[in-house]
Amino acid sequence: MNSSNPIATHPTLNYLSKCQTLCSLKQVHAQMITTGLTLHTYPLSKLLYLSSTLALSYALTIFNKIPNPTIFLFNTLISSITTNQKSHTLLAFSLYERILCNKTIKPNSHTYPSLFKACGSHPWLHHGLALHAHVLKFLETPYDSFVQTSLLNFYANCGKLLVARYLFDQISDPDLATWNSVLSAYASCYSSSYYVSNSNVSSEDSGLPMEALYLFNEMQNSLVKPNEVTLVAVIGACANLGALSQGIWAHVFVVKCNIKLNYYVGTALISMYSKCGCLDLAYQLFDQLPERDILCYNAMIGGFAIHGYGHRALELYEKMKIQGLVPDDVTFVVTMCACSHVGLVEKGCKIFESIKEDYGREPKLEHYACLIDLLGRSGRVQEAEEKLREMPMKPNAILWRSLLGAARIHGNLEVGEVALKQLIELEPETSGNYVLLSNMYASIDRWEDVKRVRKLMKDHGIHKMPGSSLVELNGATHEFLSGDKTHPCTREIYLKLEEVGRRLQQYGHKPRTKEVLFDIDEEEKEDALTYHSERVVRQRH
DNA sequence: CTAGGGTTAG
Repeated sequence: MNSSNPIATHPTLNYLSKCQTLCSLKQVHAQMITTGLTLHTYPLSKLLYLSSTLALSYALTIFNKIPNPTIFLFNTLISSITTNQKSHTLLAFSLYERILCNKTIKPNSHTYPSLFKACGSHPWLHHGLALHAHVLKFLETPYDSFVQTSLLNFYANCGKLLVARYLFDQISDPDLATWNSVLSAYASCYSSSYYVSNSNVSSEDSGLPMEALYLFNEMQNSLVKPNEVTLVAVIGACANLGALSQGIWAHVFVVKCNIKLNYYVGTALISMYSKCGCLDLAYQLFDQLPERDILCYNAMIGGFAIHGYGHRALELYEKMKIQGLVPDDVTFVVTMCACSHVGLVEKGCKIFESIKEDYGREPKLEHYACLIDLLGRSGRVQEAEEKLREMPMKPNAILWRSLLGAARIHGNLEVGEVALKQLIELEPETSGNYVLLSNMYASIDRWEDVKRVRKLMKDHGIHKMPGSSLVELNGATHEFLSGDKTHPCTREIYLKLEEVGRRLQQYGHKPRTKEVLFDIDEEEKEDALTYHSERVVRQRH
């Protein structure tokens, strides 16, 4: 803003930016009316933005009294709602509708990014398609990078990764945010069921996160410098590949390029190390983080949980509460998961109850999923089924599958058959469901039933994809790593790791084990490039 | 003068 502009530099605006409560905001608002500031778009937009964060209804009252709101003001209010008031998506769309009905104004490139963001999840996904049509209708090409990126993200969120990729390939000079978007889209697609059902995409298990690594390589050949967000995606891709060596490489990259080890990066690294089988490295990192938020704790508790250290997970859960951090939805998930894996059924049930009793929150679907897993795994299959039927929301396939799994382990055919029936209704094309039941029959020598299930599967036209090993991973590993000039042969990686340790010490972090941060045994050092990624990924099959 | 990207489990 030009400093000579008397409106933009009006002293009242200083007061406005300092308002923390609705009460003080109202005082400043009154002053703005008497000084005539409310007749101008810029101060009005400031007022609208702030008031919508403090009291949305007040913001709407102000907005509705504006005689002819400009597109600028509409955009301000819409974006404020989509970023600060995520539960009011409908309101954002009704404002957009008012833009469309208004003959004197037209949506512009500032209107769409926040609306696409609001379409990021159910039940708004299909609205994005209409918005895309509107972009074609109202905006001139070429679209600016904000519009392009938000569009790309929308398609990625819908699972239409190929569309997102197509859009990305149309962009000649992607900026940092655009790179980050496409990288995170590929990085987090690790579940094969997620994209096989959307067809066209490679059914190879490791395909998508691997693509993120290729793209990262490509990004490094461009002039755009990776930042924290980029590395979160890259580390996440490594985690989902179970590719420890690339993960370590990314960690080295963080240190070498002075990427800030913020909560996000820290959490991604903790989770990567624990998913790649290196719980000790995960814990070292966790321990050395100068500060930890709830997500760091979640990742670490989750790490203990999947490695079967239920008690350590619970210890950390208690420690976290003592630190004054409030558990979130994921905390409950991972902590209950920890209980489930070591058979601490009562403790797990207690945590489930505490969601409502201690924190006054309604348990969500995923919490019921944990509860059912907890009961089912421990053999209380009947009880698990009851809970599943009692829960206030409609159970999804994951829940029925969990019950089916429990029924299989504990030989409860009756429940198993019920669960399968539900599953086939929900997911008629997923081979795994049939296989689970068929294995259950096989385990008790009911071969006729095995045959019957296999036939049922055949009748539905379902084929079981054979499991594939990750032969390609090693070639790709090499390519990925050699894309960087500091060619990281195994030996070099570990030299660098020691450097990481020293650097961290310089920053005042004290590694727990001696002077070397990463203490990995000789055999693993020898063959780290292939050994870990193969072993870890194989374990996941 | 307004706008876009990241973390957790299943």
